[in-house]
Amino acid sequence: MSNSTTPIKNTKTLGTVTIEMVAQRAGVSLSTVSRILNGTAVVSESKKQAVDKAIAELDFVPNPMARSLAGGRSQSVGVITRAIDSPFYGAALRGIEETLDPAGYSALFVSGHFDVNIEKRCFELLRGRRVDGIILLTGQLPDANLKTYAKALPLVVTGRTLKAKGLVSLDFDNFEGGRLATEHLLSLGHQKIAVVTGEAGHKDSTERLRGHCAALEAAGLPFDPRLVVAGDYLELGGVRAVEELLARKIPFTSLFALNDQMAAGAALALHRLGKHIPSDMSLVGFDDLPQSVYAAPPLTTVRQPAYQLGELAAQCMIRLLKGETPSVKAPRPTLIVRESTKAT
Amino acid sequence: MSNSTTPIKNTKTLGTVTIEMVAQRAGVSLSTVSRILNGTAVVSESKKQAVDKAIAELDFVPNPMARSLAGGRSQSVGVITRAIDSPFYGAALRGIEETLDPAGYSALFVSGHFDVNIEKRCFELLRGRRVDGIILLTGQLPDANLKTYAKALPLVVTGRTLKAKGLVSLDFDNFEGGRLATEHLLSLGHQKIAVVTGEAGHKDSTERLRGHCAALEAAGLPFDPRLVVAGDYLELGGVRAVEELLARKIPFTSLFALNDQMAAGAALALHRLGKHIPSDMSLVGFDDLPQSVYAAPPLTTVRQPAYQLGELAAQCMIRLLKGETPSVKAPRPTLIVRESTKAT
DNA sequence: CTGAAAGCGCTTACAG
DNA sequence: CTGAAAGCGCTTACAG
Repeated sequence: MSNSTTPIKNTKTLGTVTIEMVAQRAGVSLSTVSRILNGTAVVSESKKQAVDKAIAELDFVPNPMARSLAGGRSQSVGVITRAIDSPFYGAALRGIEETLDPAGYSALFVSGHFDVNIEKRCFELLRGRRVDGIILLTGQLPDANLKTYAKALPLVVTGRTLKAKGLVSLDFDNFEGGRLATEHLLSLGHQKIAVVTGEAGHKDSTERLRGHCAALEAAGLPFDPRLVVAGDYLELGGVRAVEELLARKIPFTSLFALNDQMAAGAALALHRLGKHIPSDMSLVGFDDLPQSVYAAPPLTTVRQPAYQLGELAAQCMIRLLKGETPSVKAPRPTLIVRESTKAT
Repeated sequence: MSNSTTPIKNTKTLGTVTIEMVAQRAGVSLSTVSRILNGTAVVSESKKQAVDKAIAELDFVPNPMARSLAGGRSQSVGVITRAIDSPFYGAALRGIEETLDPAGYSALFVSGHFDVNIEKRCFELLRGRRVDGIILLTGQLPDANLKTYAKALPLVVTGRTLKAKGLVSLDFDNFEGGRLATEHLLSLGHQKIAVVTGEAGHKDSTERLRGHCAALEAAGLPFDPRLVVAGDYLELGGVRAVEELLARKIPFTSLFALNDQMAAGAALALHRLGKHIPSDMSLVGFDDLPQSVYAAPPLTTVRQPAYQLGELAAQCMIRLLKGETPSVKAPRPTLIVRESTKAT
């Protein structure tokens, strides 16, 4: 044998091109290749070109695991959402993915199920995965926990206002959204406006309701608590709400569902009862889900720009990761008038 | 100074508990801890207990990066989907997440946008991230490419039938689904059935249409091509199809939309024209999207169990990763009769 | 501007 | 059953 002392490379490594091979081919040191890869130091143009050429020829792709282990960063950010298939947050996830990707970060999506304990487990899981930062989309975790987590790694949270180092919060003005919806109904001459709320204790819902009341008050109209029924943010809640409201026998000409899913349920219940929207009843939702444009009739609603929210959250994260202190203003609610509302 | 030669640990490492610290505390070697962690060898019970205790006391969590680098596995699997917020695949993603997680794998979701080039880029990205396997949900990539990829790492693909080593395919019987829908309409006495298809060249769509024709033929009824219009699998296609069909002035009493999104669009168009579903027109969809139960009226459709599909795909992947050769039968289509169809 | 070397935190033959 | 040691593929002080 010509060379019995040649060390036998681990078989796993076969076919894998490493930074060392690039260095050898380019005739420079391993460190130089690394520096060029990371733009971490000024390197002479000639070497840079040689390295770039070698990288291209070998079709070299850095191993992120090695990179993470050595550099202490994983180039990934954890995203805790209610559920990976949430109808509302879907667009937000896409917004996050599409802004993280060009920045060289991967998103790790996990479902928190809007449950404090599961969310805690998600944080542990993600920290175990060594993500560089975490985005929490409207979770249930108390502020105190969040502040603690923010000490360990960059955090951006939506759906609340919270100040702390290493943490940026992106709130949404649900109050204003609620106000907008009711103002619209009032402008159409509706005086008796029923409301289906979200889950009890859900801040978004109580804020939207406050906005509703504020609009009423501004118009000099009384708020009648018998016209509000507790929902669940799901379609079924909308169905039940209509039944309940009708059973109460208190007249109303319009219904404000505090989210689109409940509006869809309400539309179905009304449809079954032979009530025509908007001739017999005006209906307003909240969120502007993708499918709401194609509801029959298309739903008038308050738009919460989910995609943009995700985009913003990701941008904040990227800046936090750079050591900057981003200050952003969250997107504003806007009223989208379609065909489910009509003047009395 | 008492000990000027103590090596200074990398600052990154502060606060991180390593396998070495566990070993020291438990009074065993590093290798033993690793073996216990991985169940990779039989270890005496006493040592195992000591190690477990140390792990608990130190709150040790293995570093997945180091693990991957040393072990050659990343404990993650890439999932290429049309879009992270696809209404149909949402449930499939959840199914994948929920079965991968207990098996110790993380899912890396990326959007392929049903585009050959983007899907290729996704494969590169995921391989760059060193995923252990890839699940492709109904992509556009040709079979040949898939077979090539399967040589490099385990692959499970849905929406086609393909045999190759290291690859398992999970097809769905779209033909049967199409047959079921039309058979239902026929059983209600409908003879004139219009059809809105999906994007041209989309295999799912052509299969569903074939099923439709087969049902017609079995009933001894002619297939009238003037009753089919080309759609796009989006709501807008459903809207346009209704307009187009009506413009053709060929009578029909029912409409089979080859997916639920188009059915929603068709329902809207019919609603605007004052046509009542199902009194004036019966409507059948395909997929059974979550929101279809709450359409007004609730949509009769062919159910494609997305969650279960994701679950199965993930199970196959886990078995492939174990070196097994899973053989599975894909879930069957089922007809879900709701309120959008009615006897003539 | 550039190398040699240590180190990131694990896994896994190898040799008892 | 168990250790010592090499190695996974990088990054980053350290020293020119």
